[in-house]
Amino acid sequence: MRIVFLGTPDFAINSLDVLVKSNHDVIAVVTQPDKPTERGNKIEFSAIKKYCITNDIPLFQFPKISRDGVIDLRALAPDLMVTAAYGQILSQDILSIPRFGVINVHASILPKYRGASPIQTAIIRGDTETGVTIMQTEIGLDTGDIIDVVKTPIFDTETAGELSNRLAELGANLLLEVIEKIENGTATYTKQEQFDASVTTKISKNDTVINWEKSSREIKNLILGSNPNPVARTLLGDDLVKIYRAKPADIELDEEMQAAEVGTILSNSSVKKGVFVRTGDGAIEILEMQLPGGKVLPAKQLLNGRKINIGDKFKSVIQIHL
RNA sequence: CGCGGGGUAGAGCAGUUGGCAGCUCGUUGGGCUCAUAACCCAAAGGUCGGAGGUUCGAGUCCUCCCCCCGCAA
Repeated sequence: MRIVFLGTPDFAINSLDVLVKSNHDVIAVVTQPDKPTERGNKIEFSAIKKYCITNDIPLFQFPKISRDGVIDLRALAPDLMVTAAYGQILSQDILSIPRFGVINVHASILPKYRGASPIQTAIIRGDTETGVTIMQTEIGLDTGDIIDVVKTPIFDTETAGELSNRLAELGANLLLEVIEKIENGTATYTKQEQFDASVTTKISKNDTVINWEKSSREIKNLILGSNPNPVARTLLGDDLVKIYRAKPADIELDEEMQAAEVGTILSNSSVKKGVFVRTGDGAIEILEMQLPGGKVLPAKQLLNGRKINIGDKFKSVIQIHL
C-alpha cells in the first residue's frame, strides 16, 4: 500500500518505523512545523522529523494541513493515511483523499479518553488498565469507528512516559495487523458506544500542582501521570519544586508524624533514609525531585546537601503564579 | 542576541571583606554486634568547567568561551 504517515512526537516513532520496515510503501510523512526554541536560541525538530531526515523520507510540514496540504497530498495519491499523535485536525477534504481513508492510532480504549491526554489521564485517574485503539478517522474528535484494540495493565510504579513507550510499541504492532486486514478486506468497523465516551484535554501546569490534602495514592497518581510532562509541582518556601516519582509510604506514623501538618517533610531516622511527606491519609515517599536550577535527583541526595530538611513544609496551594 | 539560576572529591552542597579546600552521603579498611541497611574509628578520593587577566597570593575580583537547569514563548 502507498501510505502517507502523519505524526509528531516520540509516540509516533514506533508506528512509523514499523511501516517503513514493512512491505508497505511510506511515500511521505507529514509532521508539525518546527517549534521555536527550548531556551530562546534554536529551533527544535519533532521526533518524527529527525527520523525522516536520518532515513531519508520525503517530509511535509503544513502550518495548517486542511488549508495548505490538500494539493500536495492529493498529488501523492496514497491508498491510506495513518495518523499517530499528529496534532492537527483533518478536514473532510483531507480525509477523502486516500482510497481507504485515514486511520488513527489512539492511546486509550475508546471511547474512553478521547482527545489530547489519554495516557496521562489514565494514570492520574488511577486506572489499572489502558490500551491502544486503531480507528477510522472522521470529522469528530476521536469518534470514528473502531477497527481494533489492544489492552494492557497499568503498572503501579509506571510513569506516563514509560506507559507511553509501551503503548507506542503495542500500537505499532497492532497498526500493522490492521493494515493487513484493510488490505485483505477483512477489517471490521465498530461504532463507538457513546455513553462510555469521555474527552481529555491537554494537562496544564496548573493541573499538576499537588494538593497535599489528598490521599497518598491520588498524589502518587498525579505525580506519575505528570511525568515527564508537565511534571507535578509544589512550593517549598518561594521555590518551585518538581516531583517526578513517588510511592505511598509503607511506614507506621508515630504520634509526632500524625500531628504534622499536611505537606510536612517527616523525620524518618527510625526507618530508612528517604523523604517522606505527610498527606491527607498518611505519608508518601518522594523518590525523585528537582529544585530550581538543579537536575532531577533521587530525593535522598537533596538531604545530603541540606537543600531540603526534615520539618520543611511543602505548600499545599491550589494555584502557583508564575 | 527573551529573563534568570548553576558548574568545588563518585553524588548532593558550603566556602565569610582574596590568605593551608570543607560538610553530608557513598566507597575502602578496621571495630562493635547473634546480626545489620544501625552505631564507633580510620583511610582513600580535587587541574575548584576551560582560557586569559589583576595580585605577593584567586574557588573568591575582571574579560572571553563551553556545558547543565528553570521560566517565559
